[in-house]
Amino acid sequence: MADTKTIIKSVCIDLFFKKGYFATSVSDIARGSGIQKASIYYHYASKEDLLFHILMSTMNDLTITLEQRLAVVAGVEPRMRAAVRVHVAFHLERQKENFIANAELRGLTAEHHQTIVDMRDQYELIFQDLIRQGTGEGVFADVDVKILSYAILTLCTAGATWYKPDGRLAVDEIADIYENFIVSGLKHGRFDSPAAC
Amino acid sequence: MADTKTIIKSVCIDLFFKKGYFATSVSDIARGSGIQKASIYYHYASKEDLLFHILMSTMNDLTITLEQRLAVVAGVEPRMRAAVRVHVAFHLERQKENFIANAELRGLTAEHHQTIVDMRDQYELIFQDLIRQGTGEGVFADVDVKILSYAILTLCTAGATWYKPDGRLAVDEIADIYENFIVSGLKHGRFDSPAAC
DNA sequence: GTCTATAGAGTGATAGAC
DNA sequence: GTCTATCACTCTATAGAC
Repeated sequence: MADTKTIIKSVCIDLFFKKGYFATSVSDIARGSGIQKASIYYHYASKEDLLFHILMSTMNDLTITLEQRLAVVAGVEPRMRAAVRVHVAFHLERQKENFIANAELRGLTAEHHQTIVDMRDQYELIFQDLIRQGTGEGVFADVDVKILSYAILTLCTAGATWYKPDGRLAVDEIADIYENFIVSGLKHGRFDSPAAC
Repeated sequence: MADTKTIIKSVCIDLFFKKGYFATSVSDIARGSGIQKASIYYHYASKEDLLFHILMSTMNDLTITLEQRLAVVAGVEPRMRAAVRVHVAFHLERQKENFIANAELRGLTAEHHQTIVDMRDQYELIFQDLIRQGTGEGVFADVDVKILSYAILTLCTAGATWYKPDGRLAVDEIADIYENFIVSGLKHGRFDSPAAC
């Protein structure tokens, strides 16, 4: 776990989070890793390759975590609540990687960019299916599926921007707030909704 | 309006939006403006100075637009609805500048960074006061003011990331969706809320 | 697997002519 | 106000020794 390749990647996550991908030089990464910059290229083909590795493993882990959770929850509202909690918790617990995954897509080559966008689209589809199912069953109001799925995801993702690990609220408390805010919006988020008060 | 200084700034907005601040070179800006890069420095002190000008005018216009709107709306719920609409509309109509304002803060010097963050804090305070007033009057549930204000603002701001001017929905329709989603979340966004169904 | 050395190109910014 | 020319530096990436 403490092999050079892993150290380089973890130093990268810190630096890309703090300074941004383009503002981070390979020299910075080498200095942080305690090696010479030429040695980086033994482990990774390029700086972009490093970024791609970080984004791939983050997206992979995110999708797997959500799928594993949803495999053991039944009913559309509990499933949506569980999905929101997983999304929030993952983004807060792996704040740096998730921040990078949302801010630094432009650093990727065209093919790598497409790969990550495809993975994100697949992930969003899980939420869109849940919304569609919920409106179909009358549990949620008849909301716009695309806009609401973006809304839910960006809302939870935004936590990775301002969250401070030793701040006022714990991850679980933040998840509570988001979960209730979102489900309320889904249930009552229309003037003409039959579910509205 | 078509003077060189204005052209340079507008080319910058396009390039910073498309490629990002660090990935945009002064040569790129000069090429886009149809002048030599040395000429840029007659109008602006540095590349960072250009970024700062863009962010300052965006934040200024945003705050003024909101204040002017709220000056003619009474009642906490109508004021919150109006505030959300102004925020959404401004971010969609001036998508590029707002995207930059949220993505490129790290490109600023320490002092300039502080200036923009202070302006944003002042702006957020307007929303936080509205939430506090609403919970005080019993119009909104007893929600967490800080988290909810971040939630409302990032939600609406996110539109600047995915919005396409000639997409499926018009600005007003998107504002409708957000307005109702947010007000529902504010009213019912707690299990133990007296306002909940 | 890590090093030193360096290639080759591009960077932000300035000097001074016109 | 815009130009050409250039400074001084940094960048990503590679070659080749050990």
